[in-house]
Amino acid sequence: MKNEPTKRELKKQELKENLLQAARNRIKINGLSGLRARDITTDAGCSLGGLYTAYDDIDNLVLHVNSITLNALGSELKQIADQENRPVKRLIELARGYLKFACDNRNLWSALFDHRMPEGVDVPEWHLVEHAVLFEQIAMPLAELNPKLNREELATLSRSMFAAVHGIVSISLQDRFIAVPRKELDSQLTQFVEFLIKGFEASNT
Amino acid sequence: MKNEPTKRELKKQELKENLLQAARNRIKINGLSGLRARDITTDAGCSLGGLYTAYDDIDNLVLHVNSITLNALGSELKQIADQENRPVKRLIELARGYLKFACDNRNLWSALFDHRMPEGVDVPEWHLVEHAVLFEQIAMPLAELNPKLNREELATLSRSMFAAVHGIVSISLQDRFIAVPRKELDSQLTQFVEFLIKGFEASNT
DNA sequence: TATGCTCCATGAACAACGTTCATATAAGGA
DNA sequence: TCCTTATATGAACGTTGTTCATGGAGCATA
Repeated sequence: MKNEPTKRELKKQELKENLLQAARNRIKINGLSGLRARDITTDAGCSLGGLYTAYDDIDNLVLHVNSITLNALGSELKQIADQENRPVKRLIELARGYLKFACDNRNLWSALFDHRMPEGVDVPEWHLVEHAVLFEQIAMPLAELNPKLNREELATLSRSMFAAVHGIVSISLQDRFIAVPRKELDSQLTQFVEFLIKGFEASNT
Repeated sequence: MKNEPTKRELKKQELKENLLQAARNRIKINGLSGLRARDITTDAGCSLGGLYTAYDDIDNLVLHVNSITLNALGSELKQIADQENRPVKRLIELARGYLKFACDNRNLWSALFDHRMPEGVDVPEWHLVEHAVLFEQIAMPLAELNPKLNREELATLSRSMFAAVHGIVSISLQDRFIAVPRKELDSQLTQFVEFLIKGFEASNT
């Protein structure tokens, strides 16, 4: 027999969702560094202590916000990949899509990489595996460009390729470096990925 | 006439240096997130308030620690560049040197990119320009590979190339992603830079 | 050396933060 | 309706970075 969700369980679920959306909204507007327990609980309409009945701590809550962001990013990349058959063009559009997502969701995207667990605490497995969406659209077009690659080589290359694109996007959006206009950045990134693919093809004979 | 440094000025200079080294050592051992004003001042042998007579705040002190790190990294990259004449090999060795520096100085290197100014405060100009050491060894070998590039194109490409290498190193060293053994990472990075240069050369005819 | 003035080192105090816990409140079962 | 149990509450706590009144040390002058 399946248990009906009791009134208590419904309340708890609603509280978790309210806190999640409140935290997400705060990060979206003020960035991860502007996130405060008291703001979240005020926005969510619960008491300060309520946060800790729904989530272990703030880090845990942030992990769930990042989970939403990774899912959104994953969907967008998947959609891009599905719209373009030619492997070279597809890789370029994936890179441009990543840049677009980062620009359109600056604070949420930054939180993905800025957030750190407390000293000595590992990122939980369930959240670690969610990062796969960052690589998984890259492997297939790479395989088309070089069918001789085995699964492991593909995984490694996908990872490197994402990391390189991420590095360019990441550095360009940091205050630490002189800003590059969005449009220029887009063409620089495109050019860079083109170079990369050319080199990749050149060494495949 | 030049003024002798008074006893007061000497004391102040010594205090600044003690605090700087104490902070650097704490970051080296515990990481940026483990840095505490009370620990620094205890190590430096001064009172808690003393920190604020020598530096504006902790962020300012961290900037000075990062300054040291950037200088050390700059020297190491320069040395690597001076030891290898062939442009392709030089670019590869620079990338490998960057990886080595990051591994050998994990916490100090992480602090370079993890640290954020308080909300609404910009990174001061004097520290911004210090980041040039990250790119400046890259432009010359690139120019050798393609003498037709103008100054601006070289600057852009150097930046992208550094960002890509940094991305690979950075992602690989984060807890967020599955760790790759140092040795494997080194060869993956080498292979990646080779691809990149091949593509770069291929589009230069 | 002695004296008066000007610094600055000091650490208690403060505000802001995440987290906890005794207590009040609401939900579920008899 | 009443008793038990689970949950919500916000005052209180420990730990931050930063400030500030105060005492003491350095410096110019006599």
